Amino acid sequence: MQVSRDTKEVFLGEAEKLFAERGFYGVSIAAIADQLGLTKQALLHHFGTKEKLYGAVLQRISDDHSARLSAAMDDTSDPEQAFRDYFKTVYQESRANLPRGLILMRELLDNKRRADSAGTWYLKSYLENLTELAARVPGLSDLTFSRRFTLVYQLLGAINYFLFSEPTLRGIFGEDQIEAFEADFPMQLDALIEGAVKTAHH
Amino acid sequence: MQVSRDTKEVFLGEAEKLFAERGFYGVSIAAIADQLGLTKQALLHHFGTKEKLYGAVLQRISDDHSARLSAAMDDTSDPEQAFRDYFKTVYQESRANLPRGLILMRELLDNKRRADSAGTWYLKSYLENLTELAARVPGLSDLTFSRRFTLVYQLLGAINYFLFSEPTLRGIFGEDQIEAFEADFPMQLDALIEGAVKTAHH
DNA sequence: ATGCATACTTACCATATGGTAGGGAGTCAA
DNA sequence: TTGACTCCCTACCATATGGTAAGTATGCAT
Repeated sequence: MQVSRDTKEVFLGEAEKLFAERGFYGVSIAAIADQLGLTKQALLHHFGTKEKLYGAVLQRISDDHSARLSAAMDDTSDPEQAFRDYFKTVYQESRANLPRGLILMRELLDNKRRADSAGTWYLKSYLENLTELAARVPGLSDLTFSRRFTLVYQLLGAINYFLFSEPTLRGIFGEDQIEAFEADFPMQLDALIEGAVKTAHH
Repeated sequence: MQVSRDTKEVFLGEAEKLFAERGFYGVSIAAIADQLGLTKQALLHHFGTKEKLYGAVLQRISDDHSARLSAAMDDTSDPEQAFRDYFKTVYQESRANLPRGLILMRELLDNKRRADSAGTWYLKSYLENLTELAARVPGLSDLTFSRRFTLVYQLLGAINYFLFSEPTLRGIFGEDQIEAFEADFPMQLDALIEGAVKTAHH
């Protein structure tokens, strides 16, 4: 029981890493199992099918994100600050745990075929909550749901796109430039949000 | 000979679409060939291997972008307007030709294999030119190269991330909401840029 | 000790995959 | 007509894949 939970967790972690690197189709369950020195049947014992394993990986990530967001939403002191801080948190967390973001990104691209997968409705409430968080910000409260949503999504995109491009950008611009980019990114992001909040006023 | 070129082009087009939808591993060469009513051996006859076909697809996209890039930099009338218009153009162009953007996106994620591929050098000059375009904008001219770059990249991310998420968002929120999002996106994007330009002043 | 669930294993299988070998039909030049 | 070349096909193959079946070992509760 205890051992099982451990193994399952390790499986999830390894699967997360590999799915992030190569995508769903690029990884065989045998490859994942090999990583722990087990056979693919051990994996199937825990997860049933490859799809379910993938779903579990997705679910774990979704849960994590939702937890962090609801923490942000509990902060009712200063809505605008909470809003801005949240995106900073997203940046830092995603940066610290790139595979998870990569998987979500891939999921966004692949989702057509696996439309019923575990992550979708999670994603929905996540995005709705995030849009709700924006609604509390004085400058943004007047906007329609749709406008708020697009804004929120633009900010998510600004963050994620940069993070996932980082290895490529490193290859293009070199280590020194990348460090400068990384150093400037959070400030520039905050400026972007500040501008968005201010500009929306009218 | 002439017939061959045609077939090859059609192959490239179909491969582009499928690779965009399912990724490299998600598509079999047989599936691509089926789309034209040919066998996979016909495909292999033209391209040798699956990898080479994929490379050819990538190359074609790169060539196309490169060709269009030169024209984009020639508008010197009103820098800020040119800057803002350009992103609107990016949005519209990418929107009109989604598969290509999707493939490039996947390439960003699969940076391992692509490390030496055709697109990188083009991407570099493209991004440098774009950053240069930002430098002409009064409000942004004071920023360091690094700050301008991150800003530009944030805007690119805001656009692309949304575009590539569209199918997924459609699945989550339904057709009606999506239409509202699409209608609002350009305006919200312009607001975002406006805010960025204004805020950067100090 | 027995029964039973958990955590794996080996053995096996049907299918899909990328790729090779070689042939046939058509075109074109000599 | 012949020979070479292009385009595409059928036949075939080695390998990898997800998944099933059936077993073994271990711990745990009764």
